[in-house]
Amino acid sequence: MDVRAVVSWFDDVARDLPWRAPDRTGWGVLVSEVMLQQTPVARVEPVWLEWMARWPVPSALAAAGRGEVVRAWGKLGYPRRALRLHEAAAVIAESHGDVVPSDVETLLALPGIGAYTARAVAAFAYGQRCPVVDTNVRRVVARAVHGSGEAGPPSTARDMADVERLLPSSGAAHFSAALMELGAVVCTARSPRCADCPVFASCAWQKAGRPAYQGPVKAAQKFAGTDRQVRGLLLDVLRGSATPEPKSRLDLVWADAGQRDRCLDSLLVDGLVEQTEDGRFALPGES
DNA sequence: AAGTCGTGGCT
DNA sequence: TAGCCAAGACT
Repeated sequence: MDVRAVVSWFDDVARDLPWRAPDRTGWGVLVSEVMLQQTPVARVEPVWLEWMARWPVPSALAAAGRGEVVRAWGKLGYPRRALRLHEAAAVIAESHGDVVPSDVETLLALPGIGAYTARAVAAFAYGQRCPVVDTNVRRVVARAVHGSGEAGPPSTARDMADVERLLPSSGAAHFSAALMELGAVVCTARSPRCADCPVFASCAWQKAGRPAYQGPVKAAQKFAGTDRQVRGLLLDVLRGSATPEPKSRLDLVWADAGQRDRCLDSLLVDGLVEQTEDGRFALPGES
């Protein structure tokens, strides 16, 4: 892997995303990374800007109610992330002096922060040298280094070891950002733009003649008809309502009563929804 | 360790 | 059009 080629390409064409600004904070980076989990940049950007204006430090978010936070999360998807971020903010405010931790171990202990996000924050907010491995990086390494069309099933330990070997002794965080950008805009899952690739000449996949992926096929995950869809429909009603809604209103979103009730119950268990004393339903803390 | 958890744009 | 995919975490 030609580190310098990737970095100079990045310096040339990097998108100027707000969480990459020179005056970025650990908090801003952390919020962006959580929002970006499984969610496209274009959808995250406006919400991130709102959050930073409204809750510029962890203690500010921690002081907000769960319902406000879930509503402000909007339609980013996977709303349990919002609750975990809220919890993480409380821990940071109470136990870390309102400063986002800079070491991976401490970050990993926060709710909603896993192997990727912990290292992304350590690297991008604090310049630490650690392997930052997301789906983009896994794909770039699979192609450019291993000569495979796609990354195989994820293995955190092996994937991180792969990337660790590529990290330069200085500028590792910057290189990691460049590697991710490369996967996001050039070395994409479908129709990679190889003509624009800074490592085209040394790419193992190119040299091998771009063989088709041979590994195990990951089962496509369904959405239509799943609990995930029904939970989304239920929550969307409550996000759009300023006052608690009777169950009869929620019953309109899905025909299957059994599935509907199961999903409503799971939302209550998750803490994304609460029931008022008179039996209506609302986002938490809005009775 | 395979399943679960939202949402919407793109091809 | 119907699937594929997007900076994963948690159980």
